[in-house]
Amino acid sequence: MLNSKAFKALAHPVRRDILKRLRNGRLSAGEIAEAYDMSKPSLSTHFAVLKQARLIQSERKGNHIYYRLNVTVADEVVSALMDVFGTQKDNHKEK
Amino acid sequence: MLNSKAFKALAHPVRRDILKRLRNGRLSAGEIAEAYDMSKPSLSTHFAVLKQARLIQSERKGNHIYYRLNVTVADEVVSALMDVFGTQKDNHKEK
DNA sequence: TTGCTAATTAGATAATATGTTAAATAGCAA
DNA sequence: TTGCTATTTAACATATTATCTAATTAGCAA
Repeated sequence: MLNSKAFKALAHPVRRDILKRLRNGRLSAGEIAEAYDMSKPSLSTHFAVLKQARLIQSERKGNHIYYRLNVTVADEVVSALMDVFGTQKDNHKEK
Repeated sequence: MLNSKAFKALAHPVRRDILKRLRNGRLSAGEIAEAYDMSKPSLSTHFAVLKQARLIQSERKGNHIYYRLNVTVADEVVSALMDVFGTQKDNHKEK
């Protein structure tokens, strides 16, 4: 299942936090790493997990690598979770 | 965080599947176990993980133990996930 | 090329998760 | 009590995940 990796990726609090930081646009690996008291290779591993799950996408610009949220997959995962719980899905995009 | 355990619990496909089975009402441990090609102790461990995450609740009735979805926590987790992704939240309960 | 910065990959290790079989617990009924 | 059923807990093996330091790759500029 496509979503199986995504759910695993979401299991780690640091990875969920990284995704939150990407809600408002792209950030470089370094910009993200600054926020954590953790080695860069460890963060890099988290990026790789998120990328494998297709929750984020990367783009190199010079010698920075920018990450951004993959909104399409994010929406799919929300839907999948709602399906797990049988949550009522709502068509409106309001408020 | 309360939801951290829930996200971890959701990382395993069997556990997500168990939750789906509970969407339409309670089931006994044995009824659930029938559906999987896995030992009962393994399933029991999965129940324990879901219970610790408060995603399910249990109730003994005779010598059966019934599990049911904790809808309140399920809703909280959906909201938490939407928060992670910055998903637009919708107030309507329609369709 | 050399040097600098940004980031990843490699390799080791510790911690956590998953699954098994065997044993224990709990309820019910003869 | 004894025996039967349902389920969990214990003990343990193995697989996966998380983290670190050290090494490597990639881009850019003098």
